[in-house]
Amino acid sequence: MLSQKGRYALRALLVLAEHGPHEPMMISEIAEKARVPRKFLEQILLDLKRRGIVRSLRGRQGGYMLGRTPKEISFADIIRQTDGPLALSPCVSATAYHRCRDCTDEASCAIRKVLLAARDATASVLESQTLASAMVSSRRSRRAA
Amino acid sequence: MLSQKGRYALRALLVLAEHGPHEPMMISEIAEKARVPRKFLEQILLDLKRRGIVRSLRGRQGGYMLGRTPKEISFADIIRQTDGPLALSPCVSATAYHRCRDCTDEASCAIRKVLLAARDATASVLESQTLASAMVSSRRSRRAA
DNA sequence: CTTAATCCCTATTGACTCGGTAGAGTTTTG
DNA sequence: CAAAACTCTACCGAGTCAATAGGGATTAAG
Repeated sequence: MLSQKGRYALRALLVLAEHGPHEPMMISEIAEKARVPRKFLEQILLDLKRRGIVRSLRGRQGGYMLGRTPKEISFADIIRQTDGPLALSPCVSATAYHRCRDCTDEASCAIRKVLLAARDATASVLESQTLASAMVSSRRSRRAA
Repeated sequence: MLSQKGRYALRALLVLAEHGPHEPMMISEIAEKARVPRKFLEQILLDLKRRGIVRSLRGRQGGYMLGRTPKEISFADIIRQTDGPLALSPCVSATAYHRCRDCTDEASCAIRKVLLAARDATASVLESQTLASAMVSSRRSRRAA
């Protein structure tokens, strides 16, 4: 399961993407539109900024904007930052690989083979879906309603 | 990421499966072979028993055995029991569905669509892989070594 | 029928994480 | 300089994780 922080991040970034990638938007406005507690959102955005997913402008007239185009920000990027690796075990993680503490033979581990297949399946979905593709899909739904 | 408990459960069940599905095996023997702390394993097995994944015999000469054939115990069954739903959000869980607390319109939620695709991808791997298929794969590796 | 071996169950523990709040500091603009 | 905005660190209560502990219940054997 995603953490609450992860869900908040996804919502906030979608709000930023809809707003237009290059105008800064104030934390309080993002918080309101994405329905995220204001001070908690501050921390989340700060985190996303360290990874280049968003950029900020300080001082009066400041705010946040996306750090890349919506097409270049995948769900995997976001979730990895807020909730850690997609993999079910460190030994099959692409971004945070390390041997399991008590593993005796990684190459022959039957469990690892399955978890690797699971990771690949999950990652192929989450890496292909981006803020841009999600925007299209939500616009389509709104038009249908 | 899987919890330590989840990894222990997978290892213990694989040990049970290799041992032969119908002879009972003592907790301490399973603990040793699967390299799991004995008392912690007790709790794990008790849990798995409540879900019918294993069965037990009490008293002297007692022990644990699989509750179904290895072919009928999938990785998804095990992981769901030890670590909860496979889904990244309750609103896309097959086994523990409930609406997100702060969701306004589930049908049009762009995030949900992506998480649903991710869940389906993960589940299709973990539901198709079983103790039986893992045993075959680990035997193959041992032969190759 | 007693005893030893085994599983069954609940409580406790220390470390850590989660979700959130608080408040002072820094930077920019009017 | 003052107001408005982001930045950073600390803190908090509740819960989870990974065990450990220690009886209780059940069964087989002698």
